Amino acid sequence: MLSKKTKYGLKALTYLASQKENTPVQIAEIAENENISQKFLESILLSLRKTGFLGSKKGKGGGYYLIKDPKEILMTDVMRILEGPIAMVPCVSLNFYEKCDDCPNESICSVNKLMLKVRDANLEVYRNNTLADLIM
Amino acid sequence: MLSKKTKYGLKALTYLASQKENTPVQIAEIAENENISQKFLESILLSLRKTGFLGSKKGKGGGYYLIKDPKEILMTDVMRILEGPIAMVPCVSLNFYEKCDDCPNESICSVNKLMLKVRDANLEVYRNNTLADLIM
DNA sequence: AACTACCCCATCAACTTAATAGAGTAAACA
DNA sequence: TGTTTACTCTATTAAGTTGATGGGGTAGTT
Repeated sequence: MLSKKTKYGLKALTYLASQKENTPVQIAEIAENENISQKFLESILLSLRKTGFLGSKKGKGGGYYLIKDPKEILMTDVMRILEGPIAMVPCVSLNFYEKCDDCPNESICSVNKLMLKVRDANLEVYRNNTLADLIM
Repeated sequence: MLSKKTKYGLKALTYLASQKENTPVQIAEIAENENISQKFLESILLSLRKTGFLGSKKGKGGGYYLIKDPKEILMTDVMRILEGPIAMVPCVSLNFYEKCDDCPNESICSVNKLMLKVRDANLEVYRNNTLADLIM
């Protein structure tokens, strides 16, 4: 299941990318338009700023704005920041690899075998979609 | 993240499919060989029996066994039983559709748009893999 | 200097997961 | 017919995560 964090994050990014001018947009405006808890959205936008997707401006007329061109923002990167690993098990994760504690041998593990294919299918989608592709 | 329930269920199914003869295998044997909590595995196998994947035999020499040919057991069906919806959001789910409470219009929702593609990619994998494909 | 909006901390209820225990029931075999 | 074996069911529990909220502080703009 997709977390609300990711859902809200994607909606906020899309909202920002849909602006005609790339001027700062207030949290309150995004939250209201997208039906998001303002406080929760604050923390999400903050993490997107810290990871280099957004810039922020304080004071009157402040808010958040996109730093990069939406075409340059890959879903792989966004998903990893918001949702975490793309793989469904750590033993097939590219960026968050970990050995399964209960599995003695990955090379003969049926779960590993299936989840590798699932990971690749998901990566294919996320790599081929940018923020620009989400705008209606 | 893949739940342990699904992970254990897949391992148990694979274990059964790997047997030379399709005679009943005791829960304890599967649990020991696959490093699974026996009690937890019990409930998983029970649900797989109730949904028509496994048969069971009581008494001495009893246990669980596959009802169908591994080639006929699609991952789509197994995943839906064990893990639940394949879609990451209910509004793109084929078998568990639900409208998102916070989203006024699916047709202009960026999350919906992206998750449709993800769902299709995952379905493609699950539809093209059977239990037979997981055996090493 | 005042206002605005970002920023951070702590708290909290609700839910889910994974594991475990204990008792009950049905089938097989001597 | 009775005992063994193993499946079946209910209930409980600890731990972790999620999503939401409140309060207060800080920094930049006008």
